[in-house]
Formats: sequence, structure tokens, C-alpha cells
Amino acid sequence: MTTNSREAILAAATLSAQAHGYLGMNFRDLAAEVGIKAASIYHHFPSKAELGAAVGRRYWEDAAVVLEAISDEAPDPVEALRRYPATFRLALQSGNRICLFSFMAAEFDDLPDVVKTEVLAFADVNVAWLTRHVSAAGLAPAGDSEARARAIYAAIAGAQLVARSRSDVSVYDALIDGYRAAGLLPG
Amino acid sequence: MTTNSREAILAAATLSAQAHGYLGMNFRDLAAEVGIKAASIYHHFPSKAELGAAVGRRYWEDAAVVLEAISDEAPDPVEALRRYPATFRLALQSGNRICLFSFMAAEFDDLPDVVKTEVLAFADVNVAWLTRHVSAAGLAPAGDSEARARAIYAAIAGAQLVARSRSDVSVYDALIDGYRAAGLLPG
DNA sequence: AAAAACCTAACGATCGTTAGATAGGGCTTG
DNA sequence: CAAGCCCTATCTAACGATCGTTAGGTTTTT
Repeated sequence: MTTNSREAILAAATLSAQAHGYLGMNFRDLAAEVGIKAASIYHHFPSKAELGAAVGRRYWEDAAVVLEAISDEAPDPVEALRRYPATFRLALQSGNRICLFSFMAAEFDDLPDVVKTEVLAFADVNVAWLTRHVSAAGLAPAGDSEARARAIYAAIAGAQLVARSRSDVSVYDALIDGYRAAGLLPG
Repeated sequence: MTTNSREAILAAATLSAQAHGYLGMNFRDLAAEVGIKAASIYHHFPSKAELGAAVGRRYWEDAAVVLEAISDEAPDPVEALRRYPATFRLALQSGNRICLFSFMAAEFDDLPDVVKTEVLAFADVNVAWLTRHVSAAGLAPAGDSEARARAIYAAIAGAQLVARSRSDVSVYDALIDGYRAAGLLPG
């Protein structure tokens, strides 16, 4: 292949994990998507657990970049918080997928340890960003910023879950509107 | 067995589905839990899909009963809404399990149709109860009761997910407190 | 004796994984 | 410059485990 196979495998594995979870992701379908055979994946990743961990790591690294981009584009913390829910919209819209975390949090107890670590890191990255902006926006009373950040993050994870069960992005949008109307998110 | 095997299978299957999902639930472990062999399950349920559907149906039927009991014990709708989050706490506390819906909503696209139907019914039962009480409590502006009910339900599903990933019920409690502080749930 | 409940044994599919062969590009060396 | 070699990337083929499921026989209950 002219392009990097390792990257193609990571990309296909990410999509598969968002649609079918870690358990539902399998080497044969993955390889077919990339255009190689299942055994060839082992030339790039030593095991499914390590592939899953690599997917998770890349996922939160990318998320960190996206979140910083939002902060840069929207210096006003309230405006940045308004844009936050949209980062989880794309996956739902394209293939009724959900955030890696939301799926793997459900599967958590059956996940290899190396995967668990990366999944939790994704939540940490999001909560840290949210805490910073909730604090700057004065959205919650002093000292309650992190608690509010965690609440926002969990609520959005739930919204993805519910929207997926209806195979309808507009359900996600309506739930986010509901969070805004209730005061959880800035209107 | 002196007790009803069909009920024992349903009970074991419910616990397994809450811990491992529909995909992660398997006949051999299930049978071992009940004290029979895997093939014997087919004397009670024609297939895994039908067992899953039976589990889902029983699950929302039981939920409907529990919710009506709350309404009866707490005639004040605000008080009933205050008690609502506790109904999802028990599973987390005992075995780090989550609500059937929360797990199967993630797996949704890979679920047999008969199972999908019952999973959605669970959400409908909860949203209907919540809508009624949100409306009676005047928690949301007129006409927004159902939207608020959906928001509450999704937020609680997300809280379970996050709490499970930390294997810590107190994370769930803290998130519910966060929802209350934000005004999503009545304080 | 009939029916319900359960068994053993196995089938075919799918899974992660491994062993071993092959093809080709780039490097070293005579 | 050409010959030899190694490294990367891929392949075919298969292993052992696990899965849902089925056929057909045995036990238990009524």
C-alpha cells in the first residue's frame, strides 16, 4: 500500500470500536476494511489488547487537540462550552457511532487493563477541559467547577447512548437543548 | 429443581446482561449459574434472541411496578423525583452492574430486533413516568415536561456509565448531586 | 404411560492467535 | 555495478477455544 497500514488499521479499529465495542471488534473484518488479511495486523500490533490500547490512546490524544482548538477559536469560555457538545455529534451523524468512552465504559469490567487505562484517560482529558472552562465561565459556585464538569460530561455520554438507541441525531440535539434549558449547560 | 428454572434463567440472564451486555452473555455460563446444562435452556427459550427479549420485557415490567410504588409512597411529585435516581443505584452497588438499557443502548445496532423493541420500551416507561412527575412538580415550563424528562433519563444513564468505569458507586451519587446543583433534578 | 425437564455429544461458525512461506525494496559488499 | 542479504510487509493455513444451536437419549414428575 502507498499509505501507512498502521494508520489505516487504527482508523478502521476506531470506527469499529465506536460501532460494536471492544468485544464486537474483530480482526477479520478490520483487515478486510484495510485491504489486508487478519494475520497481517500482528505485524503492526502484538495483540487485540494492545491494538485496543493504541486506539484508545490515539483517541484521547486527538480529543485533546480538538479541545484546545475550540479554546483557541472561542476565547470566551461560555462560547467554548456552547461548542463542546458538537464534538460528540459527528460520530452519531456518520454511522450512528458513539464516543469510544461511552461504549467502553459499559464494557469496562471485561476490558484488558491496558485498554482501561486509555479509556479513563479520555474521560480525564474531557473533565479537565470542562473544569477549566466551567470555572472561567463562572457557571458553577466556587469549588464546584469540577463537580459541574463531571456532571456535564456524564450527561453528554448519556445523551449519545439514548440517541444511538433511536438511531437519530436529532434526539441528541434535543437532549443537549434540554440540558441547556435546565441550566446544566450554558444556554 | 424445586424452584422454577425458567425464572432462575431469567434472573441469571438479567444479571449477566447488566454486567457483560447481550454480546457478552453466553449460555454455558448462564446454565452453570442456574445449575443446569446449556442445552437445557432451549427447553425454556427457543433462542438467545428470545431469551434476551424475555429478559428485556421482564425488566421494564418490573421497572413499571417499582416506579408506581414510588408514586404511591411519595404522593408529592418532587419527592418522587428525588427518589428516582436511587432505583439505578442498586445494580452499581451490587456487582458494578448497570441498567440493562444503558448497556444495550450501546450495543443497539448489533441487537436482534425482538430485543431492540423491549429495550426501547424500558426507556419509554421511564420517560413516561418522569414526564408525569416533572409536569406535576412544575419542574419545567409548560410544554417542556417531556423534554426535561428525557434529559433527566439520559443524564442518569450517563451517570451510571461513568460510575461503572470508576467501579465506584459514590461517583454515581456525586453526579446525581451535580445534576441537582445544576437544576436538572429537584434539589 | 405420557409429558416435562434435563442430559450427552456433537456440529458448524467464529474468534484471537501462531507458524512458516513469499515477495520486494534497500543496504552492504566484493 | 552487480550480487548477495536482510528487513518489512504481507500471505496461506491452521490451531485451540468458544459460541449458539441441534439431535437424540435419559431422568423426573404427574
